[in-house]
Amino acid sequence: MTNAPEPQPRASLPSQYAPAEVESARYERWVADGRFRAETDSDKPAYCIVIPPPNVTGNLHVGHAFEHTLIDTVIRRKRMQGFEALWQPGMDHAGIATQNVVERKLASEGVSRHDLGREAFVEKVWQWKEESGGQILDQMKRLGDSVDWDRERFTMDEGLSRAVRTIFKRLYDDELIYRAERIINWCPRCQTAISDIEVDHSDDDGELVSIRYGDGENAIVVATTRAETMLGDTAVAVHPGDERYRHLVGTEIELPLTGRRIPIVADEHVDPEFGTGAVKVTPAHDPNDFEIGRRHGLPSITVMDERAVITAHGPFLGLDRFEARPAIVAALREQGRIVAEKRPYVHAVGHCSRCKTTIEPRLSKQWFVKVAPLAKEAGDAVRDGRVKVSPPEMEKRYFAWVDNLHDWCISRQLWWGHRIPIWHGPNGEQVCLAEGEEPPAGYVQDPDVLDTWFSSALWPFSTMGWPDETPDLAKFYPNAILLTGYDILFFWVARMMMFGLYAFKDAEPAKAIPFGEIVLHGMVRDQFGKKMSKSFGNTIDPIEWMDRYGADSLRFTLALGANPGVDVPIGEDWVQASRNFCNKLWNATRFALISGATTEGELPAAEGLSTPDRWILSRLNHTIAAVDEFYADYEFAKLSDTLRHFAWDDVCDWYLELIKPVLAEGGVAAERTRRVLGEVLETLLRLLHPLIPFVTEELWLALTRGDQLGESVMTAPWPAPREAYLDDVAEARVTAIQRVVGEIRRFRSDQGVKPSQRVSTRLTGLDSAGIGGDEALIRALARLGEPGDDFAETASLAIDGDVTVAFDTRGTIDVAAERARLAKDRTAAEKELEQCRRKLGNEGFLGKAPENVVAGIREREAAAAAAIERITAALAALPEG
RNA sequence: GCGCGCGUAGCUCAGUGGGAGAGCAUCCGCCUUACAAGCGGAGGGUCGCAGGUUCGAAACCUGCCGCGCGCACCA
Repeated sequence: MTNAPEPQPRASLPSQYAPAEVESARYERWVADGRFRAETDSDKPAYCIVIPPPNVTGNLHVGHAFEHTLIDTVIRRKRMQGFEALWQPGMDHAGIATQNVVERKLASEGVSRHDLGREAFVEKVWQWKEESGGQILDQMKRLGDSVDWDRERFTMDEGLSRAVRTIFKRLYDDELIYRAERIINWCPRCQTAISDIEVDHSDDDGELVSIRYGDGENAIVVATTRAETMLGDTAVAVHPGDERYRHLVGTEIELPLTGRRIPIVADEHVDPEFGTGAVKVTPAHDPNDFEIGRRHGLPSITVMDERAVITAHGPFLGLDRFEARPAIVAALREQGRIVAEKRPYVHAVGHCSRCKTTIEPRLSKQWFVKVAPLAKEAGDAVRDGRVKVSPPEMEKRYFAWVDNLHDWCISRQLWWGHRIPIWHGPNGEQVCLAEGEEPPAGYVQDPDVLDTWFSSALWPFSTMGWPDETPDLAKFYPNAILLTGYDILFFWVARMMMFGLYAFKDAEPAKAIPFGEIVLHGMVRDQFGKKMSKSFGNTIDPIEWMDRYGADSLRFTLALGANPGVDVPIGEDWVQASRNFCNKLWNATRFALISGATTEGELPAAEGLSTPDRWILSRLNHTIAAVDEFYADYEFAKLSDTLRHFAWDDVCDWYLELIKPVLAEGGVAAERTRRVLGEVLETLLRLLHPLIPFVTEELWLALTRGDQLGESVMTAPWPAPREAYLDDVAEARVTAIQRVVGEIRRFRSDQGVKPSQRVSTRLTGLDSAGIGGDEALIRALARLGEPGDDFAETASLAIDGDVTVAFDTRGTIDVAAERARLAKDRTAAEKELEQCRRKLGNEGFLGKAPENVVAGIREREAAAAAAIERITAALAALPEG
């Protein structure tokens, strides 16, 4: 296939896991073996997720790492479950960002894009993309993303571009795309229009200046934060019900500095409570003013160019908007027209989300999508359950957006992107051409390109060959889920919904949605729950952490924090803990291998197995069932924690310790246990594989000898719970053993007995506690010695009324420590008793609480009373001082 | 301004009507031959505040305080 290096099979494992030694070779092997490939003609049911396309200029940040971990986990499990699982990779062309990158590069060579011309510039961008773009793709490999690389797509590919042109034409013909002169968000630095959601608002320090317009009785005072726009004022507006100004409505006043005369109009939009209740109206530079202007037939006077430099004739001509502002205020002050000034005046200011430049509302001719009918469909698809939102609380946000959409400005004054398929005729005609059609002579194509999200919105099906009816679409569409951040809900999820529903509106219902479920995750935050930001200096580099701790550690940490729809904090301590967990697994497997664990042959029936074997198999099967349930709700944190708990606490801390004596004993019992041990570990590795693919593959191959057979845990079946191995009796028994061992360990620790010291003891009452046959196990785990002929009891420990442990501590009993321990236990028991008695003395409780609850409290009361009696006796039996 | 969410151990978070939990951090003791990236043990919380519903509230309701987020407006 390829010449990917062959990872070396391991005869034995070193005592520490070294991720760096296995990860990259393992990934290349997976790719070489075609493990990630999805076959269109497969008989298996399809399960497809398209990658939320990353930006071609981007690098893998921890947010990607988080999202990809979750998607990869889902995809790997589905693959193991027997689905033809496709994770579709690719990138979007990021119009503004990419053009910026290439323009900056050119600028450093002293060249502008205009020097090159459109065609040559676009050629340069493609060249840049080939040489430097898409670094994120290699970084995804570090993470272990099991995407089908043979299907990589880019929004500017010919096929995807055809999808863009096709849907544009359809929308245009359906009159859902139109061109209009409107106030749009203009970035004077990027020199393009941007959509509402590409504007970030922040509360900034500004100024509020009150200016007197007109003179004498007709004077009226307006307040503004943008004095420079007054050059373009074409009216002053007041509220129609405002008595103060009623007599002025319909009159004209002189606009200072310009000599122009402007009318005073009455408009409902004006808030009479704010400021003086009078507003200057600049229709060409403010969206609200534009609306007022429309209602009153006012002219729009543009006073700035596309770089936000003043174009109005006069002394301010050529000044930047921020230079013009103080200059104009100064000029007005000179005329005595400034009646009040407030600085700083904090108000919301929009910034370009790409370059942070202050947005300039600008009157210009742009292309828009008429979203109302599309958004209605997008809302309805969720409302009527065709598309599910997970977690469901997020629906509200979705509806709030989709039900209140403004039309979407889709034209961008850029060169990099999909050029709008409209040709303009010499007399203002416009025609939208279908594929293969030639424009009439003399027509020129619209110079603008489309918003990048216009093409991203098609991603769920353009990647599969739409508008052709391809086998891929037949097999994999609609996508099973779209998994992405809640912050992206509006950026492309809603748009994918709108376009997906529109493009497939005539398809059969099962095909008419882009995905069955929208799964939303939170944002990655730092270890204190703070938002990560470069200025705050709390960002982390996922690559660096993978270098240090391995990809699995990063993945597991992120998965452990992934509560649905909730932000996930991450810190280095936690990645370290995950690294430790991987190492724990490593060593558990190492122990298994040393102990001769096997995965070959039938698993013995439960009846023939020891208590620990039956217990761990029961726990394993409960764990499988729990994990499956958590997956159904995308509860990654809970399923990860469940698996960690099972692996570390049940398997490593208890099971392995419980079977050591059995293995040492040898014989048939040991043989059965070796088989169970192999089964438990092998299943655990399969369960963990979607979360931590690298270490599990390494260990699974070592454990199953699968490396010699060309196998992979990736294609091993996902575990199914086996009810025959659920065993309440064994679980109760081990719980009792754990209780006894725990109490003995506490006694030892309180007494300062060294872990290495075998304390001579005599155990009684194990039979009545139901663990009569388990004395040897208890002795091993609690490190107890057999009582000799000279056994002399120096201390006694009563556990839960049944079991008594008599210790011969050879006179070294620490009476004070023991008294303190017993006193503490008695206090706890007394508190418990008091609580129980209070409830049982309450007639309301006895009368209304369910029987089983009352019975439970009675049991607890009895247990507490017995404990107090026992402890009191033990205290009395202690020697003095 | 409208809406949503959150407030539980030092930190980060689970826990949605019946004995306050986890991981990390802290303290004590251990190299007990899978693992010191480990093992055993321990300490630590009036569950934001105040009312209410209930036999019973961390959980349900109301109000308040604090924090975060989204949307709109901000002349």
